[in-house]
Amino acid sequence: MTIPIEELSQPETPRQCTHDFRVNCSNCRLSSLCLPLALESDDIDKLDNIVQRGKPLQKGEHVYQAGGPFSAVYAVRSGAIKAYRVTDDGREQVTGFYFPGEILGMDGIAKNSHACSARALETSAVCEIPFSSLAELSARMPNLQRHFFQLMSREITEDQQLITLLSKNTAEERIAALMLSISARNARRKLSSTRFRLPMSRIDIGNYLGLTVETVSRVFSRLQKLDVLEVSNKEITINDTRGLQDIANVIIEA
Amino acid sequence: MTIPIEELSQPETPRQCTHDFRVNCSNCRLSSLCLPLALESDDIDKLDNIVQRGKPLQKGEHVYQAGGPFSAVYAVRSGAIKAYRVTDDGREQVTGFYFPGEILGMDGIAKNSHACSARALETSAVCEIPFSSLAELSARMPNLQRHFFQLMSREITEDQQLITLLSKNTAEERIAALMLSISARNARRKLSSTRFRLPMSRIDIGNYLGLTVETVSRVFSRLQKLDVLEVSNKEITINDTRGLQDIANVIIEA
DNA sequence: CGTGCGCTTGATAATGGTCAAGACGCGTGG
DNA sequence: CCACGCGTCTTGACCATTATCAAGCGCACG
Repeated sequence: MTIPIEELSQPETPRQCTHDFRVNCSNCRLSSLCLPLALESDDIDKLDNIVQRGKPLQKGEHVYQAGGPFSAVYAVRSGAIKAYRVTDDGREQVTGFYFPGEILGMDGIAKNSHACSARALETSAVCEIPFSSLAELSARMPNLQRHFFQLMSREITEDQQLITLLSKNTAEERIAALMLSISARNARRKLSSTRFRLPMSRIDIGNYLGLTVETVSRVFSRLQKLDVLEVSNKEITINDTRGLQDIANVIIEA
Repeated sequence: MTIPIEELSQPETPRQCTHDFRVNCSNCRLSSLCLPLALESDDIDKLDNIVQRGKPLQKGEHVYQAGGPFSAVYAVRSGAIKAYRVTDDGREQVTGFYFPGEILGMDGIAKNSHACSARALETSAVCEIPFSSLAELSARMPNLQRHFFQLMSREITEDQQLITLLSKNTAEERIAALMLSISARNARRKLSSTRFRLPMSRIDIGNYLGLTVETVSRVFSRLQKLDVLEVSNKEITINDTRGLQDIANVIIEA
């Protein structure tokens, strides 16, 4: 209970400045979540050779922009990224949040130009994986090909879950489901599933879930009053996971 | 104006019973929309060899069922298919409608089992494309690999468009957008973009768009009163495409 | 010819949006 | 270090869109 939250929620960006080390796919602690999964050590090295690791992105900087040429997909190494599209009438629609170990940018493959934009919610590091090299490599490595197909398919099923959420669930259920999703994804990274800091604003949450900021705020207050959640600005503590699941009315998987 | 609607909307299932002919990918009139796109004639034959063409599905029959083993993706040859998932509390969420030339089933790749179910909205024919063969083939045919990646990516961007629609648009806008989407997809198949028969019920439309049947019905009535649409049961005539676009407030692409 | 499902329309209710005001927090600059 | 100011968050009052409930119509199919 007295463990500092930073230790719980962000050990992948310790103070000693990870990006000074020569990171590569073999020694990356996220490899079990990311593309290298299911690859032999030799093959990991080949994948590693095509991966570009740039300098960290500051909060607000873009990973890529809608309409820009598509050349790569990106793996989040640290921080958090939001993907969003701008509607025809100029409003923003957040289409996803991406955490370390997750891959984004696959929307650009269809038209060879990005369908949405992606920007850092906080200081973040991403690995750039040139798509042409990845395609070439996966033609020669069946496991990689299969895994990449699976990643895209997962993006599809996750989008469909969001569609269902937006179409069928109340404000309470949506927020509860998002909290459980973040919790589960934290657990996958061996972080606390009950205590974490939200990297995104209430505005982004509302935007993602099809709600206004006011509603998001009210729902957080109500959930707090029900004692399932403790909310202190962006710090979230889940007091009653089971209760939250009951409210979400949806089964969340990592 | 006096052309019978059947001729306009369903020439791909003429009375002389298409499925008696030995159809193959080279002579399929949908090849320019479907997987063979961008393949050389030799390669089309190789693709053709792995494609299974079963007997037509009757209305209501399943192409595949959620939870069932994933072994293939499917190309619609005639008719119309709806994909849907059943939520944890037993309600149904329609996630997509698929028309001739379109590919479905890619949701199953992620977990090697289908995440949603798909059933025929009317008598339909589908081509079954075993996924293992397709993966193998695409490792040897870069164009096929690229094209399949593009198809999956397109599924992602379309789902994201639906997310935006559900999250940001009114009932009127959603219905208008769906009508325009069906119209555009008809145009791609060289069918009338202004007169067609909806293969799905009002219930399915509402379910897909996150609305109740009553709201769907009311919106159709209002659009009719505004003279942008004529609705007679499932027959739709678009009288004012531009007006419909203005109402949709969204740019629709085939 | 009857029954039932799908569709339409009306009346009412509720969820969430809009508008408004105030509190809190954070970064900047004095 | 503190004060200021802006942006984010919270809370309240009111309103609108869409859901819910209810009833009736009509076509399709047995």
